[in-house]
Amino acid sequence: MNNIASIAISNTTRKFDKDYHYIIPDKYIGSIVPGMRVIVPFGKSNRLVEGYVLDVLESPEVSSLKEISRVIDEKPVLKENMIRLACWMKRQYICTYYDTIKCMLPPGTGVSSTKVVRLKKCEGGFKGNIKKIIDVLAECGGEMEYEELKKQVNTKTFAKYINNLKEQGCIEVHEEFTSKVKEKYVRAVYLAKPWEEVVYDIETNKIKNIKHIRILELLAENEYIPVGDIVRFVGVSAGVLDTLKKKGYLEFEDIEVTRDPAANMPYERTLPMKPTQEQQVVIDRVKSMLDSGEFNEVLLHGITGSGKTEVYLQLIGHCISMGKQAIVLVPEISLTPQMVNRFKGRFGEDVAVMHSRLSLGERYDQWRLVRDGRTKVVVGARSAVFAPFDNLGLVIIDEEHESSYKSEIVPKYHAAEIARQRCIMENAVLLYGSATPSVETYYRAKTGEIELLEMTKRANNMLLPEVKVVDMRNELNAGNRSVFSRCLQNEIRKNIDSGQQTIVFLNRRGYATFILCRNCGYVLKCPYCDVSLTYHSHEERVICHYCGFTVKNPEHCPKCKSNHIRNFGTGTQKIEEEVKKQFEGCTVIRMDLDTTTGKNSHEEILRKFRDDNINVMVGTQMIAKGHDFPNVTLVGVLAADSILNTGDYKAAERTFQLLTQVAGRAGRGTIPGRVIIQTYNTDNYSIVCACEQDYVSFYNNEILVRKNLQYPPFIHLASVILSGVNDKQVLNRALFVKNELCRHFKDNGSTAQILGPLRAPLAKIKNKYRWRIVIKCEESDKLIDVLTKVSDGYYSKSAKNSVALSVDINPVNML
DNA sequence: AGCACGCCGACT
DNA sequence: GTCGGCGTGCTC
Ligand SMILES: [Zn+2]
Ligand SMILES: [Zn+2]
Repeated sequence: MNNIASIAISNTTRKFDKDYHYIIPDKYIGSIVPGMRVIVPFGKSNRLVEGYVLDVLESPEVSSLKEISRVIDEKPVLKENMIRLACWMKRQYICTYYDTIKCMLPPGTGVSSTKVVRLKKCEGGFKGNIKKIIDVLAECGGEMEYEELKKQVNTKTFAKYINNLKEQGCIEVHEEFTSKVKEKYVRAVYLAKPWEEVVYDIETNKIKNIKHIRILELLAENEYIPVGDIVRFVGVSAGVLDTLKKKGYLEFEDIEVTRDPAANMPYERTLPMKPTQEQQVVIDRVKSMLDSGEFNEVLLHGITGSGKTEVYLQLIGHCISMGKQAIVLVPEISLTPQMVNRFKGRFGEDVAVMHSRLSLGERYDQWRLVRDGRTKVVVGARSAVFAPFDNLGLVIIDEEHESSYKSEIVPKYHAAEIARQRCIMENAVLLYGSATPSVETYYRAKTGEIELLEMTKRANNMLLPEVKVVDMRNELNAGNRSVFSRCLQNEIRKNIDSGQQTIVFLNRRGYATFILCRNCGYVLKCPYCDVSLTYHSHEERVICHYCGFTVKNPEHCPKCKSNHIRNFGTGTQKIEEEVKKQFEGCTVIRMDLDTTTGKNSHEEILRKFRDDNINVMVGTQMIAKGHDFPNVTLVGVLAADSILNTGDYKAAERTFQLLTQVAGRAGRGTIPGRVIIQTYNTDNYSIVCACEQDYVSFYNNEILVRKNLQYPPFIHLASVILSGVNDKQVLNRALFVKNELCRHFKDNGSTAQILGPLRAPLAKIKNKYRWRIVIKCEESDKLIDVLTKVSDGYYSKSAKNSVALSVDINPVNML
């Protein structure tokens, strides 16, 4: 008999994160299964905490164990595959069970508790604070919230007195648990009589009112109908339903409704298209992988417009026909309604959507659709890789090179790593798709570790744009101080005259915005962080994105007192002004991801740009992803080289990917597009290759650089960041940690380069100084092994650490 | 992390 | 005797 549960506790630290064993009370034996959420007493005080059943096992040795207090939900929230994944992640990312489980569950599901204290008897001579507790409690009618009572009594040893009183039987403490998200119910009606009887009553004129008949007819076709729907469809007031209930024809009941994020997003059903020859080859190959039922990893390198999405759709179709499920990952910014509709168009309501822009309720409902097997395809951003399918056949990672697949918070996983592990454990096929694969993935394909499939032809005979690189040094020499080269100016003017549209991209390093004094060049910075402040138009305030520090938008420069201080956004505002100044009567629209707020304003701006035929749109690079603008015939890229030479080993790759994408998109219509790339660095291979849309040449160049400088894929990177308020102390700890790292690498017999400590790129956040150690190691396992030992060792020694240590394995952003 | 326990010194 | 402060140790 399985009488013991092995349980992971919520809110632990690495130090005490293990499987804790609890007795399953007799009443729960058989009903508590792995993956369930329970409440258990934990620690000396037996405070009640949330726990996750990892396993149930049998043991006669029971004496020293505590009992599970109660179960939270009737169904498991984690399936067996997810529990195995959690164990793997805990090891891989040096985090806790709970950290990993949080990734797998929709946000808002965690329980929070309220404790209520009740007075039972108040005999006995109480004195001091104990008397005060009794008095306050009695004054409030003998029942009070724990926290409120604690506040009013205001003593440091409150918990002790409460325990004391509890033991004496004077008070009782009740604890309730609730979670933020709940199922949504609506009032609905159903037929309370057999349909034949209703028909009889209608025929015998017992029911005459035409609207009554209409309602009953609707109910004959649908078991339950929400009251609101009847009111709307039939055009009656809710009171009519009360009448019908009184006559015994119908009954009310609350039914659960699924909150559908796309409820009023119509889509058209599509049928599979006849694949091109190239597409067919890819489809056949991956289908045979699916048929084999074994783990397989494959890179689909297909240029923009080669029809990757149709390939995905047909593979998913095959996967479904095998009775399996599929996950499609798409970068958050590309996850537009149009994108989702391509999948819904093919698979209808078998598609669930998962991304962070949905409300808590919607996310919860979409997640449950997946868990309960009511859907077969998930389309989503990074977190969708945790979709709780139990018969996974295929995972597709579109735009595999996108850095948004890497999580910025603990556990700092990359969606591709999780997908790979899932596919290994669940015998699924993992398909990476990209027009510009990351160098690491392409290397794996080239060396035969994973399979490489290619699509090199444009499915719809799109015309490639004509790309021109302008050397901005020449402009300067010729006395042109404008942000636009003479060439770009001419082309923009031509476009305005002919009524065609232009997009101007400003390629910026990072997306941080800034507020600048034009008089003295002073940039407004956060006093606690090493970052510039961001302007928020609500209430005219400036705010720090890292610590939340906020002040009123200054009218005068703090340094020179001039009133020339103002918001430059991502720099796009200045470009916008420039366009207005240089092109009389030109209409401009600006799009900054940072400053656009609200659910639809992003979509709204793009729609306005297209529908109102605005002359010029100015924005940061990613804005036009997943959108078609048939009338855009000119794209200008300003500062194309701005992320080169920033010290990030991925800078060249990013530049190439960005420019290729821009160049690949202009000219989708009937008129050939023109792309003008402005740079100070005309001969850098990432720019040259992008102009020619030549990935392979870029790769061949870049892989040599990576090899020479010892960067991925030739080594594994890790970054260790130490942070604390005392700069000197942080550096000291960093030096200590470096020593520890060296020692452990020696111990496990592997070699690594340990660089630093140097000041981290964000040298100060929330008043904490940051120092970074960078590690390069060939063996991934040993790297993780050493980092685990050093990190756990660091936290096991001094309990009170004023310097925090955080680890990022395979960071994608070295800046 | 959170909490109890233990020891000490301050205050009544 | 009562209360708070702080260091230590443990969590099935
Ligand atoms: Zn700040
Ligand atoms: Zn100034």
